[in-house]
Amino acid sequence: MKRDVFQAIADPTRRAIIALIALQAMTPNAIAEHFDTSRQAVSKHLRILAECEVVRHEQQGREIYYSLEIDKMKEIDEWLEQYRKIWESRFEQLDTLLAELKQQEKQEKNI
Amino acid sequence: MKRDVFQAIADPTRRAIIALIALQAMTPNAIAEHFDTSRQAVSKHLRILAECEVVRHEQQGREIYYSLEIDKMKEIDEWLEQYRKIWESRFEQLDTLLAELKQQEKQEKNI
DNA sequence: GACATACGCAACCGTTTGGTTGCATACTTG
DNA sequence: CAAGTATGCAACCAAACGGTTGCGTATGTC
Repeated sequence: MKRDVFQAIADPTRRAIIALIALQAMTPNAIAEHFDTSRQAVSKHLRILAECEVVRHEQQGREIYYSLEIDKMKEIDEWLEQYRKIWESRFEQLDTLLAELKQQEKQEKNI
Repeated sequence: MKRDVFQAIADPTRRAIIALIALQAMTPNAIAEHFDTSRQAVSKHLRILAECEVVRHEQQGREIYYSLEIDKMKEIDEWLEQYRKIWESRFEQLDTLLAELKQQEKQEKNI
């Protein structure tokens, strides 16, 4: 069962988990306290996130600390790049359009 | 059944559809020709994409042209922003570290 | 008007998902 | 070593997903 980042971020609970551990590593129990679901449900989400390599874990005694693999987020950014190009070019087009309208207005004043 | 952009891009076929219609509007039939699945399956994906407002459609005679709602892609970009901040700050930290190492090396040469 | 084409919708089906409960395992502490 | 704590794993379940087939409907063409 090969999963990817896009499947990892598809679930709102998983996005919340990602946001939680983005700044500091946390244990499953600590994470589960932030949600209404059971610890096992959170554990399952963590397993999926680990499979997608969105999350890294490190054992410390009997606790396991989960932290975000920020590079995986970059993967989404790279995918978005192609669309960023589109909306930026459209913005430029809008910009040119506005400039043209301004120019037109100016000429109309000179009549 | 309320869906969001993240669910829209979770499926690889849907990402492919998005990529296809990003630059020019296309009909369901034309889109389906690019895939191994049936026209109806593509139609279902288009319906989901429309529900998420990732896609816009316009009737022209008996054909319906689907095009990308690029602003929805921006939504992903905005969500990513918080993580971009993290990896950029980490990059800066790495930058400082490298500068320090260089400085150290320089001093060692002066011994 | 008859026929072909483009499309959406509904019903159905096997698989995946997200959740639960129960249990096994490993570390910690008395 | 016994008790308690942190966690993963397996079994189960209802709902959603992604696909198919069949059919209805609207537009275009002869």
